[in-house]
Amino acid sequence: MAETAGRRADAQRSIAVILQAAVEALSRDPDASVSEIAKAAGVGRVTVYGHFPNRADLVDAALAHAIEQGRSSLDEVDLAGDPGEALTRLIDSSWQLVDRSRSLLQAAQSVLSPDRIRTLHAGPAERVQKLVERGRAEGVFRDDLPTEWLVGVMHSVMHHAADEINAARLAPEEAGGYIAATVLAAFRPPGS
Amino acid sequence: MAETAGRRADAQRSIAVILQAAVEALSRDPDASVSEIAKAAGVGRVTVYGHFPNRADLVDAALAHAIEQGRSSLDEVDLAGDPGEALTRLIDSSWQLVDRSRSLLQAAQSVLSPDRIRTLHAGPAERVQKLVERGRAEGVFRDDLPTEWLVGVMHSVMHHAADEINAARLAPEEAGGYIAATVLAAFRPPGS
DNA sequence: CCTAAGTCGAACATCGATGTACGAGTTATC
DNA sequence: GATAACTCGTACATCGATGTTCGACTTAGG
Repeated sequence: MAETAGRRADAQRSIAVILQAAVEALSRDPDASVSEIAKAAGVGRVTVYGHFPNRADLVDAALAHAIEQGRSSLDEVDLAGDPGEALTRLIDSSWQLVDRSRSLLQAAQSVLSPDRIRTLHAGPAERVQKLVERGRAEGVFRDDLPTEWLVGVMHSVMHHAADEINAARLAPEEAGGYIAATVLAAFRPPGS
Repeated sequence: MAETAGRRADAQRSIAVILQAAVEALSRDPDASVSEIAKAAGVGRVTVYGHFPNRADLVDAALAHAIEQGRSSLDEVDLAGDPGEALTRLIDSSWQLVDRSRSLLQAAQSVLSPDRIRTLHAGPAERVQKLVERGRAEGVFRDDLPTEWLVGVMHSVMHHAADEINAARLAPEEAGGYIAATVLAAFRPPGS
């Protein structure tokens, strides 16, 4: 659904504006209704259903859209050089994305299957995974825990930071530093 | 509400069984309805409303009950000796509690205010906080990040482990070791 | 300029959950 | 054993959200 293939120009525009509105609305409130999203998009509720068969598919498309948008920002990160420094750079730019769309993710979790969400995240996750494996091969990162676990921990720490900011217990400027300091320490080999 | 004070004996029994059923039902499904909880408790739905004014109050009481139950289990942990080893012991016994009631927590998050949840968790959190501060004073734990942040990270890693187990990507037996290894590394002072 | 595609709002059917009301039956407790 | 507390089921009112249908209007695109 929502294939922009043969659709007319104004239909494509509608789909784009709906998608964008869905991302923004769900990023504010994970329980945003279709009505609210339609209103935010400046579009009738029926129009939304004209492009997306149901709410779940809309949330799916919104998450995919947000991830796709984030990808370009992640592509600019220099992953060469010392794995530790590269990871720091990667964290700096990806953590903000996580923060922004954390509510959107929650929306997805309550409507989409875990497998589906995992599939949607495959792209970004693989990027981190590769870097971790390289750092591991160079002896900079620890070797006694699975890479999937380490990647997950990084994710989890970022989510925690987002929660803390959201609760006004952490200043947004400091988050990046905290996360990097924590994750790098967690990734370091046991004996050092 | 649900004060067991002057209530009759059978009423107290009802409240107890409802509370227990609520904890179990919400631990399976965070969106469990009042009907489901009542059925699980072997009690009429109206009876539930006779003791708890609304669903939110019931969830609140259920979370409080679960935390109180966990407290006794946490009380047995020996927090003396090397902070690192004490933390390992504390993680081992508390992480399972987090796992079991992770769905319940999600239920609470969608119905209770963040402040309220924080208040309910004050007891267990303080326990960890104290230990971290001691380890910090002894130079075993890092000093360059706020204790609240460190405690939060530990929480966050445990939640992540629970998610992984729940998704069948992590064996329950290994979780404890993974968590301890990760958290201890994250807590170690930067230069070592 | 003609037609098909798209949009609109309003209305409708459905659904599940919440919370309340009632009346009759049970059971604790004094 | 009498009374007040408790429980039960059923029924009801309400609510909000979902998804569909309809008919009229607008607009893109050959």
